[in-house]
Amino acid sequence: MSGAEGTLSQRIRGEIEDLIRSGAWAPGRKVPSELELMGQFGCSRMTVNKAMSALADEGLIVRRRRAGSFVARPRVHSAVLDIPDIQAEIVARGEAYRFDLLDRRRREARAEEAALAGDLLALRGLHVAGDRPFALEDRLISLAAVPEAAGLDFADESPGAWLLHHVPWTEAENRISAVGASGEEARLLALDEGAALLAVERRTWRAGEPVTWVRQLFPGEAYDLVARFGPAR
Amino acid sequence: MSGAEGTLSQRIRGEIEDLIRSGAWAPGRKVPSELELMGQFGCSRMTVNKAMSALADEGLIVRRRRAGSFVARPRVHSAVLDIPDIQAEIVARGEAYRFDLLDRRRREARAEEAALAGDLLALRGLHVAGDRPFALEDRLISLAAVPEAAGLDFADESPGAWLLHHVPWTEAENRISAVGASGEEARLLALDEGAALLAVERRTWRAGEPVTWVRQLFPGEAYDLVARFGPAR
DNA sequence: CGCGCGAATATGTCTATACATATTGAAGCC
DNA sequence: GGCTTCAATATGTATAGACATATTCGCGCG
Repeated sequence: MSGAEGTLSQRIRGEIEDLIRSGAWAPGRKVPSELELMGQFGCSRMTVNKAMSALADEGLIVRRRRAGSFVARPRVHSAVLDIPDIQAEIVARGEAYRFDLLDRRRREARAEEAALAGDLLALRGLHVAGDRPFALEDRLISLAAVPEAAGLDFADESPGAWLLHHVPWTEAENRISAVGASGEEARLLALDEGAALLAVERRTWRAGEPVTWVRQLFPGEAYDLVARFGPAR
Repeated sequence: MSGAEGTLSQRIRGEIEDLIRSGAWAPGRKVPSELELMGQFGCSRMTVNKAMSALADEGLIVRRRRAGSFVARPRVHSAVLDIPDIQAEIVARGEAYRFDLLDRRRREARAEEAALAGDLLALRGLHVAGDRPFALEDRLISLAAVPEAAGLDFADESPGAWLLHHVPWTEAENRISAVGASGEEARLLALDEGAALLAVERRTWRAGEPVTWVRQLFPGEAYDLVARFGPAR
């Protein structure tokens, strides 16, 4: 457990957090009032309040005026998801990484591509680990947002890595689903047609302006996304 | 934009947050000092400090003594993932929800089930939206951690909902992948064999003790998980 | 018995002040 | 010039007091 942090308000917060996370204080249980804690820790109410506000922000307790504070019932509705940086992941496993650019063209955005508008760079490429295909990537880059991209051929660096290093984004949305491989997709990934693929679709914006859309297809059995919720802070 | 909340410190926080999220203040840019903001908003330093601390906790700014506060560079590697509460999701869409228990047995944990040990309750059931199968669920519950579960038949309430309301958990891990449907799975979900399924595998613990393991299979084309990083709060 | 009203309680927020601490920048010295 | 030293700055934390506000409890009245 972690109840012994630096500052006093952190210590108060940590001790209560431990009691809750360990299950010693069950959901619904009343948490001592600020005045009680103030006496218990020998400090001012503001210090206790800071700890309690933080716990409330975190969603660990629920506070109601006059009634008091109570241990919250956990909600399963969200967790932190690690989004893969494909190149870093492959290199970390000690395999050779390569990005093969399969197709590169400039075109106008189509009506159904609600996410992007205007001049686009459309790319298709394959992330290769060792000499095994690892992911198939289709990407659109808005040339209005990233004019520099027009002059690049992405031979060495994958478009994802280049964008990450050159274009700061402010918002991103990831959509995860499962799809069956089309004939073409199966061929490129060296799988059978109809094989289950994990599809990660991501759109990013900068200051509200769309920057890029990408869809990555991973062989389903070979790849896991892991999301955690827990004591890690 | 959202800069006009209730309290003053929330307003300060909101205004700065908007400036950052809109991109008007680029990553790396200096944020005004607490003294400047204090003048600008006509309030005490503590009030400004509360807003700034919250922004720092959120990861939107980085603070360094003497140097000042700066807009943080966004990290790509994680996002908040919404984990589906299946029942709530179906009801929210206005469809009738039903959980059909298909199988229920007690047995010992097998060696390969590293996550759980001892006496288990093994359940299989189908989440049904309207009269369409929505997800197939296999679940193991540790009777050491949740002895009350032994006496339940989960006819009305799904095991997931029951556990959520009765057993507080402290840690959870979600693993997401894509698999092809087996014959049995395809039959239960009314799909063709080999159809792509989105598999969500979740394990939860309470105070380090394993509570439950569950694997939910969703028809891939019909279901999306969405993860966001950005202005949604 | 039920209803309304006021008092007590716990949280919510803000102020003004104080002292601690890390870091920077400039002055002074060899 | 390069080094140390010292003061200025900005954040980090804590205090005591004040007023606001929501909610609950109990009392008295019809």
